[in-house]
Amino acid sequence: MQYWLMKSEPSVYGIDDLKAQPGKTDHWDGVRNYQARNMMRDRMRKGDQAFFYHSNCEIPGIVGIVTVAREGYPDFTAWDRKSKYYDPKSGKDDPRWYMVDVKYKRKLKRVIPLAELKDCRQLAELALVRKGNRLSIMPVSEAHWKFILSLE
DNA sequence: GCCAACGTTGGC
DNA sequence: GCCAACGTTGGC
Repeated sequence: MQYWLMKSEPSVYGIDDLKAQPGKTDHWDGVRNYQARNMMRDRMRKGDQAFFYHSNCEIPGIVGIVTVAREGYPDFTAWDRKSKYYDPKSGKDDPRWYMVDVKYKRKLKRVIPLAELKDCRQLAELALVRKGNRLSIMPVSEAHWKFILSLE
């Protein structure tokens, strides 16, 4: 089993939006970065757990936990002309973008802010706090996962 | 709103 | 294949 971190802007789609979905499950659409796509398409497995991270907001940080409910499949918003994620280069027979489904598990007891994560020497190697990392989906080691939960 | 750090595009 | 120009991310 693998652990992940998935970023989203709460003004666009926050953890409460996921929680409000039927079955508390939703597809994770709109990822338009090849590295992140590859992880969803090739490496995320059903049952994997991921931190839900709020970016581009007042207090960026980890807010909750989700589980992977469905493994990688084509991101259909790339085929929808009306979607802001529409990509004419993604064909029906050769989809360029992929997504997974995630299910809400729980919120953390408190938001763990990015600023706090940056201050932990135990997390120095965590991709999230490394300079210039803009990946919207990244792996988290088991040791980092457990440490972050210990901050809760 | 600013801007650093990336990623992508496209001319050559 | 190089690389300049451009677009995006996301913290601050």
